[in-house]
Amino acid sequence: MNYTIKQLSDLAGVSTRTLRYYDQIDLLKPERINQSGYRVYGPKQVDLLQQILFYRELAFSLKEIRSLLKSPNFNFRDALTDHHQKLIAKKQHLEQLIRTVEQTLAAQKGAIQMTDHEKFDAFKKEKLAENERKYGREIRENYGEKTIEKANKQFAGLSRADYEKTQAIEKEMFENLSKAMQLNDPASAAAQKAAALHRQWLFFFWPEGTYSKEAHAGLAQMYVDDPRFTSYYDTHLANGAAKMLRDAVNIYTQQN
Amino acid sequence: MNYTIKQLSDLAGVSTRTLRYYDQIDLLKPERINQSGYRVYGPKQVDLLQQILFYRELAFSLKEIRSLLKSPNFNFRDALTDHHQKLIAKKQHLEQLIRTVEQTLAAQKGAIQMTDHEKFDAFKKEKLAENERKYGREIRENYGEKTIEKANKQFAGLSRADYEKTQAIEKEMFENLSKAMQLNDPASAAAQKAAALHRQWLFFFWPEGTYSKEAHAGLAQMYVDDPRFTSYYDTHLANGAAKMLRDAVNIYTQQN
DNA sequence: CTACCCCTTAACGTTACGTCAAGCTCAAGT
DNA sequence: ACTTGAGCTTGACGTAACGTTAAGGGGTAG
Repeated sequence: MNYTIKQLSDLAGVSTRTLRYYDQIDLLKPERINQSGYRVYGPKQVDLLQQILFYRELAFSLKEIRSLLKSPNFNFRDALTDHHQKLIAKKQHLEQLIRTVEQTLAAQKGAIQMTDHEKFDAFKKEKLAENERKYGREIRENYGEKTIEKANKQFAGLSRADYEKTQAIEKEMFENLSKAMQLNDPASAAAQKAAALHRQWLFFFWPEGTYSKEAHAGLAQMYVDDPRFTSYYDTHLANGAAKMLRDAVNIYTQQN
Repeated sequence: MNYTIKQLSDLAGVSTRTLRYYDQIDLLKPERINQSGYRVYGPKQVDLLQQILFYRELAFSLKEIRSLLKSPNFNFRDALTDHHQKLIAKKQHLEQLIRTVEQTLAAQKGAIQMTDHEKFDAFKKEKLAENERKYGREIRENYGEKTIEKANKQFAGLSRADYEKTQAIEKEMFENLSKAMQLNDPASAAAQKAAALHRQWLFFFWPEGTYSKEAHAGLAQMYVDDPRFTSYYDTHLANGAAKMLRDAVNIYTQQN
């Protein structure tokens, strides 16, 4: 039995474009081309297409399918196992994403309930005062009066949306830092992510143009040297959190 | 503070290509272009980029991000909720895929243990005989002696890999049929999937060129009319399975 | 003055097709 | 025989989000 492209496409439930594409990429060539230039498919091609669609269902890429079908010693099981790993990895990534979105959503909801504008303003001011109390002197010493004034102004000027972003960033940073501490590796992906998030976080609080790799690394060192900083990080996670962050930031600023 | 493209890219941890691309698609334009044609970014752009990257982390598409940031009444919560739904759907799809792969893998493993070539041959012959016993007469009546002979020959000629494929297809078909029965809807996606898989399955057993929508629908009717067919499907799933398959195939053949 | 780094635009490559567009072929009805 | 309409062909653009050359101008430090 021979089929035209349309007949085969109807049979298999794919578009003619798909069949032409498969021809083009050497995945499924027609048996022959007739005098009018029409593609003619035979039973072998029907079988092959069947197999192709089977693999496609399993979300193999066409390139992978081509390899599988063309290599004479196609190792179905290894390919499947490998494929399985990839799918699992994808799923885990998706789950992480979903968690992050849910957290952001939860933070958002909490904020919405806090409709009282005054409350929010007060909260910001409180944070600012706290910040001032805690780190004011250090920052002042390092960057001077003007810088700290500008920083305070910037924090006071944060919109509610921005404020929530800082919270989300800080939260994610803590999560990555936590993972890094389990791995006990400041060069791990999680640790580096934490360092990157920490930088992002700083951008919200440092006056424009203040950021530099040196300042970042310096601040991280301060986290270890000053017990007030240290305790902030260590009590939020576990002992050694400040050190881990410092080490991660050191690697981060050297590499980027 | 102003930044060149490289400075901003270092600051934010993205490539310069990315920034040029964002310029190109109107997502993030530089503050101005200087005399030499260089892009110059200011603090506003730094903030914007920060936001863009925040959304990007959550796997929003750039198009969505643009909408979010450009629309004055950007509803962050609705967007997040919507986005959350999509991610969940994706995850469920992935999970289904993973299950299918695992089943195929399991079937594959079972087959591998059956290394005895004779055994496999015997098994095929047994199936063939069973098939012959069960449905021989009906198929003979409908399609004639030659057809049934060719069908038997085709089944006997199945490679082990092909045989395993038929098993996998049949299994997946049963799963979809099961879901369709829970929904009690022969037009549902699951039911139509089952019908499509059933067609795929037939291609392995029917002689070349035998398939037609009419034959397919006819066979499905036979599944209901003949108690031996009916029991095969009903005992593998639940009472009414044969009817569900028939209805699904009817809709399927009419629509495709 | 010359390295050398940074900047620009242009354009191809990636994945798996969908969607025209222009033009040739085939089967059927008048 | 001729027309019509369906089916076939190749070619080429569009999609997402950049990575990667390539060719050529700008800026600065030795």
